[in-house]
Amino acid sequence: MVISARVHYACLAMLELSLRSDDVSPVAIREITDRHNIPGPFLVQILRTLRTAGWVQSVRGSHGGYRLSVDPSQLTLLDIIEAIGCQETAARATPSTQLDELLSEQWEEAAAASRRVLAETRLSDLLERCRHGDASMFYI
Amino acid sequence: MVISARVHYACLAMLELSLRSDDVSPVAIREITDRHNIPGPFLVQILRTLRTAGWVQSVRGSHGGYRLSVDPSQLTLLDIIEAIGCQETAARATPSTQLDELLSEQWEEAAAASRRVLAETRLSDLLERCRHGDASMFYI
DNA sequence: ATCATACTTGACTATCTTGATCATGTTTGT
DNA sequence: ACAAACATGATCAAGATAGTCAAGTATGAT
Repeated sequence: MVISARVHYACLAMLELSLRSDDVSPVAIREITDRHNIPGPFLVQILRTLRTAGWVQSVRGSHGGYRLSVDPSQLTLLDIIEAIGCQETAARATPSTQLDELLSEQWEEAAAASRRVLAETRLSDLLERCRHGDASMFYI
Repeated sequence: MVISARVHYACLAMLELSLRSDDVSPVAIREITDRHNIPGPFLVQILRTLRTAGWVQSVRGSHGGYRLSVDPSQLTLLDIIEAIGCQETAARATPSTQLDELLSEQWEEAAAASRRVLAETRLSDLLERCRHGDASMFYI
């Protein structure tokens, strides 16, 4: 599973906006990039995509910024990955041999397995873990 | 899961050599590329890697070619992927925030899930399925 | 010996994706 | 009017991927 920086940043931004969804004023890009070490102009691009997806709203002008516009429990990591749209490599030519086909099916199985994991993790799950101490206790 | 053409070709070559492991004479590159539509010089590169891994032997000169030198039941798709060495993207900087860390853990979970699938599929499994009719019957 | 076949090796190229930047414009609060 | 902050589109550099090429070496057949 190769997760691009773009997707990683997108998730961080969504999580950060979730954390501050009770704030009165919107969150400026600058505040997010400062906290998470994300290159500013890059995050601009990413937020544009997130806005297109309908998950954040922007407020222009002085004291503007971004605000979450969905429920974090309704959004999974897979949703974000798909919205950011990691250029999926063009599908290979129609399998010519049976071995070819069998093999391609295995690649698909493997991909499905990781998608399953990603589809099971909602933003709210991560926020929960973040609040209740370090999650690494579950893995180490 | 993005499987590179290189890995796909490598697996096809290994499978093809497995199918013909009872042949007296080694299998020429040309025979593999013809059957599976693989660009010739590209497969040369790939076979070099497979030889380095110790999974195939080459026979030079006229009537030369390649021969399998491992038991297909001892080799998984993951083995091949790792041998071909899909340039893993350099690890991200040490997670700076807790959210960053939680997120990275999820990417790792997803990757592990697909690796698990790939580590469970041996070359012999695919050969088996190939012999016993179309495998897609298990999925459709 | 010579020739054709087939592997060996290393360098090389084109194209695409990713990560990132920049310039310019627009909106809004004070 | 001015500054803060988002909007948009173009552009760029590095790296990976897919694939090619040329020159060399080993071997069997004639």
